[in-house]
Amino acid sequence: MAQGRHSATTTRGEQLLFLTDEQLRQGIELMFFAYRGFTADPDRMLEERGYGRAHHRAIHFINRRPGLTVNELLDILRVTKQSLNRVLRQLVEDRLVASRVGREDRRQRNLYLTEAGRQLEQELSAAQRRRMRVAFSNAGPEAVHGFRQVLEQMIDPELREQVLRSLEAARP
Amino acid sequence: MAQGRHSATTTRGEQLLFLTDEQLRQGIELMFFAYRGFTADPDRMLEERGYGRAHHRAIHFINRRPGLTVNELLDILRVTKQSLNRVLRQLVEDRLVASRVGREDRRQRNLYLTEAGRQLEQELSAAQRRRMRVAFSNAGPEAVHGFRQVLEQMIDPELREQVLRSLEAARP
DNA sequence: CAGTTTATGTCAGACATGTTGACATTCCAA
DNA sequence: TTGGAATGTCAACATGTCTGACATAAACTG
Repeated sequence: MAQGRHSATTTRGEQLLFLTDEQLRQGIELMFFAYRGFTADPDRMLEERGYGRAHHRAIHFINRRPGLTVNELLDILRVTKQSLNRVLRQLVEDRLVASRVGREDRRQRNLYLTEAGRQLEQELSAAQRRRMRVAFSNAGPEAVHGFRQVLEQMIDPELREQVLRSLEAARP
Repeated sequence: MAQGRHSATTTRGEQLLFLTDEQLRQGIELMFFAYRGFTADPDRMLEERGYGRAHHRAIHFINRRPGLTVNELLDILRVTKQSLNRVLRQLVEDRLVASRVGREDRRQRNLYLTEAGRQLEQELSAAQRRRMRVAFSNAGPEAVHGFRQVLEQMIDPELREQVLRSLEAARP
């Protein structure tokens, strides 16, 4: 599978974009390494409290959409309700999340951050935003625009609309 | 923490970049959703064989740098050697990876993909490259450039040099 | 309106993958 | 040549995912 600058199957359009296998593979690796950096700061802070990324994700989205139901959170996170439930149970026990029976539909549970929950969210988010801010600043506005465009295109097409709507709909 | 379009702490430079907390948070969520899309295809294919992302990562980097040692792979993946060892043991048992005693230093093990390993790597990588290619194509060359710049900046500064070198050094 | 089905959420057990600790082998330097 | 350092392996435990079984509330249906 040794190959030169452009593989035999590369089309003209892809050449203009430098979409050789090699370029694509570099994009793949960059995604891997960048995501590790992206999660590094919160990971450290969470570990001190005995939490993991799953807790962070729950806290993040509950903060973004206070009062959302377990089912709505499941739809965002795409994990099983059993998996989410364990995380939520801990957060509720630790008084970071409040779970209130739904007013209209009493099967539902509306989720809110407590004051302590908001506090932790702030700490986690501040670290992550700091890194994102530095990355954005160093890369410049054009790059930020490109970053967004590529990442949007990387989302599953069936989910893209939902995700982009949810990005806007936060903190309604 | 209710706040308007620009928080009180937003500086002028950040406004020019739209680096409000809200914009940063949207970047954070985009990163989360995009990474899930990024891993979706390989995840499905791996599951059929009873493997996980850990196997994929090992296969990917062994393919990129045939003959690398366990220690070198550890340095890339940043997991414990015990964790990596379990994954490698399975891959060697399943005849996807060959582990040869080092010629100079017999403590080391040099890792290679077998023909079957290369076959699986091709399948996994083809799916991931397809998604990356579509994303890059739809976003356009400028966007791809920006994507790279931002992602590079998101990597831990201490690791950035090493990572960028390793991107280039692959398939030497 | 009684009985059944559907929706939402919880609890229990299994597997994958991360961790730390103990150990065997090999290399190297005093 | 011997003791420490480097490399890799094996074992036990923690976390977070999954599937399955269940409880409760709402919605449907005859």
